[in-house]
Amino acid sequence: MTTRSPDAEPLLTPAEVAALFRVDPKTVTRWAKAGKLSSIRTLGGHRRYRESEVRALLAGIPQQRLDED
Amino acid sequence: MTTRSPDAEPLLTPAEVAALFRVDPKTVTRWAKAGKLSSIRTLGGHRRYRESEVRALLAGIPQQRLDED
DNA sequence: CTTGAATAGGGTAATTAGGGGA
DNA sequence: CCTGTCCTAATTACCCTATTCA
Repeated sequence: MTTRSPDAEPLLTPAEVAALFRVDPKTVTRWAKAGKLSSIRTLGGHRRYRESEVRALLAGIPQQRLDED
Repeated sequence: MTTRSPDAEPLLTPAEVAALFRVDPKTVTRWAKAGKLSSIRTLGGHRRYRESEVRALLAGIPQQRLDED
């Protein structure tokens, strides 16, 4: 099994998420600010997004908003 | 470098689709509403269209219509 | 440590959504 | 039935500079 995986969730950069939705990276930032998209922050303040959540949103699956910026 | 590219479908904005068909963007919206054209929504509610589907329609290839939205 | 690309901010134009009517 | 236009509100895109990432 995958008992040796230390919670390695695939993360996407703002540019990658923006490319998937065909929007500006700034728009992705606004979604994170509005709590429409969960965001993980680097220690420097940059945002990273969960690939699984982004794909789910692209597929039109409504998600719960647990995170707000 | 290919590990950094999540399969991204080329998407078109309403204005781009409208320009290709030589119609008003509002007309493209009606097509999406009528289910004649599948649409992907941004988190803000704006529509994005699949380039492959648009090109197929431009080429005169009949598409399936799933009545939606 | 140095470099080049990407991101965070903020502020201002341009698109889009939606309804309604021609 | 299908399309183009007018309206308001909301969303998104592009401008800049400083900071962070790889």
